[in-house]
Amino acid sequence: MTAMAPARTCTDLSFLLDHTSHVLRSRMAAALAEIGLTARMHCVLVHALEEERTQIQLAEIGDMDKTTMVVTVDALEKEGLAERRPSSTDRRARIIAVTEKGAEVAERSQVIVDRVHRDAIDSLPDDEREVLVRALTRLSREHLGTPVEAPQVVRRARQK
Amino acid sequence: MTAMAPARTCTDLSFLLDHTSHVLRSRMAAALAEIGLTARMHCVLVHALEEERTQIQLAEIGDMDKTTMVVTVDALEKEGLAERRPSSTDRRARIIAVTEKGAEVAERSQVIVDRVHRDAIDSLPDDEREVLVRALTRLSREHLGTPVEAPQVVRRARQK
DNA sequence: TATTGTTATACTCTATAACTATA
DNA sequence: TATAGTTATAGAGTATAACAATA
Repeated sequence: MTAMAPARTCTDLSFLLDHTSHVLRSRMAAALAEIGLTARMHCVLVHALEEERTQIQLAEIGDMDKTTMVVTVDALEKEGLAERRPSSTDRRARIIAVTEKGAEVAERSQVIVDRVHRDAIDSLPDDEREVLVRALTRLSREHLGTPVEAPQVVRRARQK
Repeated sequence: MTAMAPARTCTDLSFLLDHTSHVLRSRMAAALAEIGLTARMHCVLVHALEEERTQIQLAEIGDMDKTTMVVTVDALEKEGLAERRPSSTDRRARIIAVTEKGAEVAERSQVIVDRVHRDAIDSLPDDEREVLVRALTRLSREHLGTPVEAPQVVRRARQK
């Protein structure tokens, strides 16, 4: 399921945001899948290209857990798009180095991402485009800046 | 994790929609939890109050799977907020009848939902409020109306 | 044969716990 | 002691498969 449907609600902002983000996400996933990437792989590639970054740094940027990062980097390595290299300053850390093939793919994926976003924005009348982006930016920085964290799940120890 | 962070992207609409919807969802969940409801329970209560509806009808309205609906109705029954009643016209179907207590809770939950939405909208400058809602409504009806469906997961048969 | 609702459970996703190597 | 990265897996969420009752 995706979202809560509207009720007597003044404006069902929950529905609007859930629905639009879900559909956009599905479009993005489908578009990136055509060149064999997930949104996360794209995200890591792009930020790893900008400068030398470790897995932890890339995980923070993409708001992923470090264990999710491991899986994402595994996928990138398997496709020959990136490599783990030892950091010259910290022998615990791995720099994610984008390969030549990875750089090419990243360029293509950025075009795809931009197109999917532009198609959505351009579907709106002129006078709504700029304001939509401005309002969402403001919300995401201010009132809807940080999630209320859900109560921690206490988990029992691993077997063996 | 929540969203993909911005890149060189013109405007990272994915990030904006994912982030705002995620944070709003977390706020709504926290607010409704104070009276023991989930967003789904609220959704079912409200739509079951409007008119006589079966589980399937309520599932469609809330965009849930029928098996998710079973769980949601179980929760409502356990709390004494709703009851399953046989339909007078179709002996396979169950009408979800909201109890008196359920109606009271629904009234309170609707106040909560409206407040959470209003707080978000009111955090914006006057000139952005209306346009934001209009643009999101347009997107959710038109360009971002229907998700690209993901490839079906083929599952093996149940054991035994 | 098709549909409503139910149970059982397969699968995906995410993140905790525990561990190794290093700081 | 604390941190980067890894592995194993627990747990939540969701939806498919199968089934009983009924249309």
